[in-house]
Amino acid sequence: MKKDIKKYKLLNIKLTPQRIAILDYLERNKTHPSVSEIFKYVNRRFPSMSFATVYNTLNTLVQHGRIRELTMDNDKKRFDPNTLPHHHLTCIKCKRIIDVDLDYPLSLPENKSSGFKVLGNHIEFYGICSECSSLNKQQKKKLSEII
Amino acid sequence: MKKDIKKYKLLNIKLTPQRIAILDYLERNKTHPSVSEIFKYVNRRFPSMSFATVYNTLNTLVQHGRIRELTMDNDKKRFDPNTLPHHHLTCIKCKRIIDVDLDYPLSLPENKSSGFKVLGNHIEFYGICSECSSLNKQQKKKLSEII
DNA sequence: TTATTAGATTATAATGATTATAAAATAAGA
DNA sequence: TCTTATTTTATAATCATTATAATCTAATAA
Ligand SMILES: [Mn+2]
Ligand SMILES: [Mn+2]
Ligand SMILES: [Zn+2]
Ligand SMILES: [Zn+2]
Repeated sequence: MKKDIKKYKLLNIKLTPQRIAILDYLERNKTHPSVSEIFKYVNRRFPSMSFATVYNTLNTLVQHGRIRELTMDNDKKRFDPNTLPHHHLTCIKCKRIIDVDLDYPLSLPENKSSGFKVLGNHIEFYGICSECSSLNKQQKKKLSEII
Repeated sequence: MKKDIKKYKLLNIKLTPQRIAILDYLERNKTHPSVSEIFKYVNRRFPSMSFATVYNTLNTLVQHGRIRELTMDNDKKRFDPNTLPHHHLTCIKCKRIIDVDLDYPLSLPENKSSGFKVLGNHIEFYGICSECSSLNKQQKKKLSEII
């Protein structure tokens, strides 16, 4: 209880069980989950929880700078509880997203920024994860199971 | 006519007026437009054109590696006719996306890539464009006009 | 040139993600 | 404990995107 308050109170938003559950899930999770993944999890503990609450909570947390909204997955929003500057590596097949905790000092000269105030950057490495690399074998298995 | 064929024929897809118009628009355009922006434009020349054709064409061109689908804008897909490796600078307010044509050699050591086959990277610089920076004044004007 | 046909376009329905609305519930402070 | 501003919930609405099926046409070859 105290923990929760200590951890979340600074946001100056009401501390509800649903919000605590959502933020707890995000913090114990390194997968950069989507809204439906978050909903699936917290809904197990709060069967009455609405999908709208997950959206509301996530939007509120983003607005308060408590979490970060990722863009790499064009199909749906993904969320990151770590708002410190860091980069990501995405699997182009399954859209798995992992952290890249390396420092890359990137400077963008003013004469190349067309009048923009440059605030930061984010590197998206992309590739194919090990599961998707070895999919040829698995594909056959799964296909044979399905068909 | 010959130009079109020379330009697009290599894709081994049927050369239709709609496809030519869509690709022409993309190539004369540095704004990384969305589907609806593309539709709005080509629909002026092909009033019978369907929204589905724009989606179909864009997906086909992406699949054939002729254009690139961008992810920075979480609200809608944006498209880039330049498939050569380059980076981008996005306005966090209006989502304007401009090119960053600088070479940044970024290496991701194997022991930091969790078994991924790393294929490339893309840097998203972000900031505030000049139009959005000066919005405070404009906002007042527009607000006073509206209210 | 004409006939054939695989592939493209169109109109439209369906889906999926996200946002909006309004009533009921509740956290937080007095 | 009381009050109230916020939040949650249920649900409808909206927006982007994909799927379907009928119609059309670019490309090929006779
Ligand atoms: Mn992360
Ligand atoms: Mn570009
Ligand atoms: Zn994968
Ligand atoms: Zn802007």
